Amino acid sequence: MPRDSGSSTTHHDERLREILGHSARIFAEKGFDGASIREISRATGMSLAGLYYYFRTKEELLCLIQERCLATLLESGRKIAESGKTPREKVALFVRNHLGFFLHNMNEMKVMSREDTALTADYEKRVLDLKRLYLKVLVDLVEELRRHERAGKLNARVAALSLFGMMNWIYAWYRPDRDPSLGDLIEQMLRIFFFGVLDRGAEDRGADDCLFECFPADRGSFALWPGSGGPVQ
Amino acid sequence: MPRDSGSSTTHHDERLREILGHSARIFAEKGFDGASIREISRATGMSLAGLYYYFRTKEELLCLIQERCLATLLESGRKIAESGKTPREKVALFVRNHLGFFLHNMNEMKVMSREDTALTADYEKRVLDLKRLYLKVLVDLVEELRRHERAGKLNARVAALSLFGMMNWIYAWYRPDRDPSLGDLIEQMLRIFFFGVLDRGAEDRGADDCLFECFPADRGSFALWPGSGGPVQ
DNA sequence: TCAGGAATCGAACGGACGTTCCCATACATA
DNA sequence: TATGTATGGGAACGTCCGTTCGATTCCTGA
Repeated sequence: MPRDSGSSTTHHDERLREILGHSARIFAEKGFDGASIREISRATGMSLAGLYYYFRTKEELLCLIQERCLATLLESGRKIAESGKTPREKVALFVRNHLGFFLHNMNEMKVMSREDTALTADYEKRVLDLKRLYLKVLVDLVEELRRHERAGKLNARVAALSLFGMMNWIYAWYRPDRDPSLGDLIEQMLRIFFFGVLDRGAEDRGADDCLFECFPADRGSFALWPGSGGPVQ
Repeated sequence: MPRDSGSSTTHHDERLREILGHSARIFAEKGFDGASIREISRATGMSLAGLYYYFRTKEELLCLIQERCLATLLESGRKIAESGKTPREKVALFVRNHLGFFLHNMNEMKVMSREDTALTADYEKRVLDLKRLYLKVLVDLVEELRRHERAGKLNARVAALSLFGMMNWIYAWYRPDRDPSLGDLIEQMLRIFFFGVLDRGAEDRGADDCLFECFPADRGSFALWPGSGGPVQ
């Protein structure tokens, strides 16, 4: 039986990270219900019973994946919110951080975006609370932006959720070989969210100029999320 | 054995519509793999074998739901594209039509948004082709908009998919009791997409004025999709 | 009235699933 | 070298799943 928290759990922690990585990839490919523990067993090279040493149920496995992402996102989001920057800069940093994390942890974020009804009872509550807190960070930032920029009739909740929609939808279409690079993608979405597609000034300015004020010297200084890419590395 | 297409198939067609409606609701609630034919049997009051008179496999059932939505959307989208209106008006009409359809057929559209990997082989191709065609309609409209408005560096594909993201994400958060009405929601998303959240002019204009040019006299004239709400009525 | 297809049903089949029981090994500490 | 705990595996259990088979009922048209 796994212990709650111990001294030198490096082996245990690393093994769990591997399992979560493979699981996220398989959940992303086939969906939570479509994926089987036997598939994860095959991918990790572990036996069925061996896997269950690291989690109690399949549902807890999904919960762990989502909790880890949300905890990282929430922490970096809060750091951005508490920074002394202007509202416009803070929103831009939030977007940069969220999209950067998303594109570097596509499997996990795809799972988080899609499997919003797979969890039940306590697991559901744990993840939902984190989601609500993370949403609140952005809603508050947008509300702050609205006051600061005197953007009158803006509904902060609708604006924040529209922005999340733009960003969280990319798992359904983004292909690195045909779409713009991560940096360009972030810039374009920011431009749409701030100025809209009818922004005529866009062609008169340089590539990054119109948003440069949002990323002064420390582009990505809040991108504190762990490097990823594959489940095992 | 069901016939391909006959003369007076009203009973058959209506029964199938009922089944598709209940199935869409259950797929939306539990996901395609999480839902069972037995649940659909319970909801429709039909036996397992009785259901299979109307479709060959569970996968075909999902395919039918998605195809019907996409066919409707594609047809109305093309009518909008072929209308003689300005690019800005056409994009606004497209958004109004898509969001209106989405909010009136939330179950079906939620299923379509989430279950993008559940179909295989031929079923996958049929739905994917429709999706590509529908996407192309909006991409072309945005490209037309870009040229017409001289909105320089805009990437039409990214802009169109960002807009789809905004719209298709609403199934994850929209609650009629706490969020703006359908009309207000459409207006706000249109405002964000066209002018961005930093649009300072918003407070100086009336509620609908800034977008009024997009909906001259015939608001919703292209909303030709069938009324819905519940699966049976 | 009755033939024949349309529509529906009860019951079952084979398989995949999540999970668990019980046992084997690895390894740190005394 | 003994011992207890961490780590893993083989094999099975009970359940639910998608699907099908054979038979039955409904309904229209002659």
